[in-house]
Formats: sequence, structure tokens, C-alpha cells
Amino acid sequence: MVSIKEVAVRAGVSVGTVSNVLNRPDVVAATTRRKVEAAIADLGYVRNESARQLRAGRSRTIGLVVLDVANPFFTDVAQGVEATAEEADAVVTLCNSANDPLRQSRHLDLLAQQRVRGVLITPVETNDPAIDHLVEVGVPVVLVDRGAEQGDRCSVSVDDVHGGWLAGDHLSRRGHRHIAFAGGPFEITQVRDRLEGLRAGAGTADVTVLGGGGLGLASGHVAVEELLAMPPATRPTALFCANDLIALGALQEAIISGMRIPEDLAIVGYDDIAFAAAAAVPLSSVRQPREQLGRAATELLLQEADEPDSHHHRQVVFRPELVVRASSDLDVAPAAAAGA
Amino acid sequence: MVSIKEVAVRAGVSVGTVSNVLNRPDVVAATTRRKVEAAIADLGYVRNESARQLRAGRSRTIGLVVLDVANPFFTDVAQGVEATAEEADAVVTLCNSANDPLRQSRHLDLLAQQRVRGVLITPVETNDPAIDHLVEVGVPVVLVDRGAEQGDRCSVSVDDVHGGWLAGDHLSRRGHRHIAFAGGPFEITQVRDRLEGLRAGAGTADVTVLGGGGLGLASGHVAVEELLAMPPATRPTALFCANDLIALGALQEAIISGMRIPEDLAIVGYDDIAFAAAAAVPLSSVRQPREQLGRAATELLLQEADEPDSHHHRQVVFRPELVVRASSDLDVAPAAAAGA
DNA sequence: CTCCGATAATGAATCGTTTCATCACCGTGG
DNA sequence: CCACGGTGATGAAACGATTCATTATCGGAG
Repeated sequence: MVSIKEVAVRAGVSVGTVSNVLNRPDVVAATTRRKVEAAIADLGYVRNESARQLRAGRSRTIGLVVLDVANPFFTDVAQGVEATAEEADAVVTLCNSANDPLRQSRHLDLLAQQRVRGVLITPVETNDPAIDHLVEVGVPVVLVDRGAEQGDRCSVSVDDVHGGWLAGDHLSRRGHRHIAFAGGPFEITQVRDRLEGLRAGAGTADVTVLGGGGLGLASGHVAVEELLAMPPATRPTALFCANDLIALGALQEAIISGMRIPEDLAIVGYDDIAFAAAAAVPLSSVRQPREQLGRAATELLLQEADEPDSHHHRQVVFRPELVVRASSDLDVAPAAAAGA
Repeated sequence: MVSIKEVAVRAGVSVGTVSNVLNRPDVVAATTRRKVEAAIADLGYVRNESARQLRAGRSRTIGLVVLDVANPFFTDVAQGVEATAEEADAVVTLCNSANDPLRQSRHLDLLAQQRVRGVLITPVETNDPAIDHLVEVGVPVVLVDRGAEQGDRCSVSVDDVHGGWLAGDHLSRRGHRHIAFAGGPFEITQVRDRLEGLRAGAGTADVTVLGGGGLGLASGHVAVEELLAMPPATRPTALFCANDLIALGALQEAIISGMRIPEDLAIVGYDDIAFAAAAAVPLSSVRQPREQLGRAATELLLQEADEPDSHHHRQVVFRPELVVRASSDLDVAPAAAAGA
């Protein structure tokens, strides 16, 4: 593999000059510059990023560690991150912790070894020593979709209590007096907050917690089965799910069981992933500004990386918004609701 | 940030010894080793990967360039890649070309600068000069989900003609004499092959091409609308879609229009993404071995990277398999079909 | 007592780039 | 004719780790 030295020989100049052509073309004379450029093209020279980075002391890549690459929510966040990074001439390394604390630590160690400019992370465990270590050695860390408890780092999150409230308010206004909630486990802050918000928004309506306590399609199946096992008189008429996967599972089970949506059961999900609008009955959902989440997090990160002195940590909280579709509202024409 | 030199000073040994502790612990005396390890822990020393890599001449990361991170198909492939890479102590950088040739070239340049061990790519343009350049300078490249025309590189793909055949055979055996196909554009090899296979498998049944020619949910809507506009007597009774997104769109539109699935219209998709099994009517689909695709590609890549001499390029082709669910078969009980 | 082999540790060279102090050259003004 | 400012190019140092030839130390055999 050809190095700057060989380019220098070929062009009949010194390595310093080649470097100047690469980094400060204006300080080198036009004829020399052309000679060097020709040599670069002839030899097919490609910069060695490790050497640059070693010399510079810092890299151009930022690490993004997500809970689950297969979840559309995170790929959308990632797109926001990448767009912003690209504008700042940075590169993103996408890592998947797959909900496993060990994998998370491993990825963080690797990123530290790469001397990344900074790390964006949706942590499995907030108090992972690997995170603290990064912060100690001065690598900027921004928490994504998780508020920072301590004020010693930045975070970007969405107000889940408000999101739950929107769903509760919507359903109680539509006349529902008994609302079910599906999702878990309750160790996850997001789940707790969404339920809390639902209770607040539901006002005087009853709230019942259902479902096995997972976050996948299966939890939705279980929740609807439990619902059907209840006597019709006391059965909830609406179901709010902690995310869209659960809601889609519930929707499927309900349709199979012959329920009419939303007449027999109104359903509201959370996240508003692309598949929500495309469900058999388009799904009402609480939308999180996913790409914006990624953009904001990246901006905070780059700001901290570039100007560590003037930087002060911020906890940015976005407001979610309710998207009403046919699964919770008779008046929304299915066809129209499907658009988007 | 602390370097190996400071660790050496702290432990009262030379840098060479510290390096030995890190890389060949067996050649250093136990007491010395412990001193060094203590110094490392005290100082919170973290290896500098750029320096290692500069010295070693090659890196431990492999690049994976996909067409669309938001497509579950690719995240599943990525999981297979990452699993295999992890076993070989390699790291994966996931890049999204988003179907844009420019973005693809940019990513490839960046990967070349990082001196990656190799590149896995589902190319937007197969004859991107950036790909050829990588091959020229000796960076292993494996084509994913795309067969290599030239024998000068490895590829891993799925037999799309056979996949289409499976769908055609299945539907014609079920008695369908008129089958519709939705998907496009036909510049994409996969789409052409799937249609060709369908025709072969359908035998004497008629095949009609429908749909705007995209690969998203909307194409499914359009296809069903076109179907409904046809006189019932000549209307196809089955629909085969080039991927699951189209099929899910078609399913939704059909249900909204009051059609019974599969009695009025049988639907078969392609890819078998997780949402296929979870649709309102569980979707029959041609399953591609996504994770295995990723695993196989990574193995080929690592083999070429590790032993470039003994390596000979291979074009691996997987066989897809048909998963029959309720959307194309009355006899499959919805509940059972939903499992998985 | 000396010499030998084995075991441990050392220190310098090296990877490819950037940076910066230095130098060469040239034309101009005094 | 000399000094000088300015433009361009140079070459060596530095970044942090690895590697390998070299050296130091020690126990045991002759």
C-alpha cells in the first residue's frame, strides 16, 4: 500500500510538501501542486487515517450504541445522527448492545480504544462503569432517550409522562371509562413514565395493567387474551400500549378474535414507527421525534467535543405528539389515515 | 490521556515490558506483570488503537455497507455479520448508502482510509469505481445479496428465481389460474428474477404485472386498487409481491376494501420479515436466510483477509424457502401461523 | 571459579502523517 | 552591490504502540 513518501519521491518533492497539498493547498505553488496531484492519481494513494489520527490525537468518528438495531425506532434515530455527523465531517460507528450489559461494555471499551470523538448511547445500564470511565478520561458522552440523573453529562430524551398523558386524555375524551395498559417490565423508566402519564390523563377513568410485561408482539397477544377473559361488563374498552410492537400484536389478536377496532376496543400505541400507519387498522400512536432526537444528541456531542471549555451539560427533553388514526377514532377515515 | 510510557514509568519498567504484559503475558515474570497491571489500573490506561493499527499495518474493523438501515432485512443481515465478526475478534462499522451512489462512494473512501480488513457491500451500483479501487489495492470485498458477475470477487446471494418459483408453484397448486405480480423497478435484478421464477412456477396459470413499480407499502395499495378495477371474471385470485413491504400494503388495502384473505385474494410476500408473521392476516412469504447470509459473507471475507494466497473467490448462492401462513392458505389456522 | 544456557528486561527502530522551525531563492529598494 | 522581505519547499521531531536484536542476571554444571 502506497504511502505519502512514495508520492513525494514520484513527484520529486518532500513529504512535507505532499502533506501541504493535502491539507493546505493554498500554501503550495500551483505547478508543484499539480505535480503532486498527478503523482497521487498515478499511484492511487489513499490517506492512512490511523497515522493522521495518531498524530492528531483525536479521531473523526463518533460511536452510537443502541439497544436494538432491529427496532425501527433506533434506526430512525441513527439516521438523524448520521445526517448531523456528516455535516460536521464526522463518521458514525453504529454498535448494537442488544440489551446485553456485557456487549455494551465491550463496545464502549472498543470505542475508547479507538479514541472516538464522543459516544452517543441508549444505555442498558445507566451506571455502567465503562460509561463513567469515558467521562473521566474526557470523552464526551450523551445519553439518548434517557434523561441524565446527574448533571455531569448531556442527555436527550422525550417526555414519556406527557406521552402517556396524551393517550389518556385522548381516550377519556372519547368516552372511555375503563382503559387497559400493556407493557413492561417496570424497571424500565420509560414504561413507568408512560403508565404514570396515562393515569394522569385518564382522569376519573379506571386503569388496568395487563400483559406479560414484555415489549414485543407477544405481549400484545397476551394482553388481548386477558382482556377477552374478563366479563364484558367490566372489560376495558380501550388499550394503551408501551410501544407499537405490543400494539400491533394486540391489534392482530383482536382482529383474529373477531373484535371490531375501534368499536369494541380502541388501541393506542407508542413510537409511531412506519408500520403503525400501515397496519390493517391504521394505528393511533404517540410519536417521538426520532430523527430530531438523533440530531440534537449529535449536536450536543460535537459541541462538547469541539469546545470542552465553553460547554455546559444540558438535558434536552422533547415533547411527544399524538397521531390519531382509525384504531382509536371512528371518525378518521381509514384510507386518509393510512397516508403518511 | 495516559500512554504506555507513563505506565512504564509508574511501574518502573520499560515500555517494551508493558507491551509484553499486554500482548504476551507469558514471557514476563509474574511479579513484574503484577506491578505493570497495577500501574495500568491506577492510571486507567486505555490502549490506543490507532497506534497499534499504524504499526500493525492492518485494522480489526470490517465495513458493512447496506442499502437501507431502516429495512429489517438488512438489520438482520447485519446481526449475522456482527456475530461472526465478534467470534473473530473483529469490529463492524455499519454504513448506510441509502440507495445513493454518492453516499456509497463516500463511505467506501472513508473505509479505505481506515485501512479496514475488508468490506461487505450490497451495492447501489455494482460497477462503482470505488469498489474496483478497493479490490485493486488488495482490500477484500464481498458482495452481499448480489451475485458477482466477474469471478474476481466473492459474493453471497439468494436464488431469487427459485424464490419466485416457490411462490408460483404454491399458488398454482392451490388452484389459482390467474396470478398477479407487484413490484419494481425492473432494473433491479432481484425483481426481474423473482418475476421470472413466478412465471416458471405458475405453469399454465396467467401472470399479470401490477403496481406502480416501487418497493414500498404504497406499491401494495396501488396494486390492489388496480386489481379491484378489473372485472371480477378476469380478476387474478392471487398476488405475489416482490417484498413484504409491498405485501403488507396490499394486505391492508384489501382488508379495507372488504376482501377476505385468502378466500378472495391469496397473498404471498418475499423476505419474511418479522412483521410478516404479525400481520392482521399472517403473511405467507419466501424466507431468505438473512442472518446466514451475513455469516457466510463475513466468513468469506475473513478467510480472504487472513489467507489471501490460499483464497479463491467463491459465489455462494442460498436457497430461499417458502413459509406458508394464512394469507395464502385456508387450512393454516391463523393462531398457529402467527407463532414464530 | 568459570562458563553456559535460560530467563527477563531493555531500548531503538519502525509504521505514516502532520507540524514547525529552518533554509533557499528571487526580486526589489536603497 | 548588498540587504531584506516574502514565497515555497525542506527535513526532522513527534504521536503511541510493537518488535526484535541485544544485554543483564542467575542457577547450575563442569
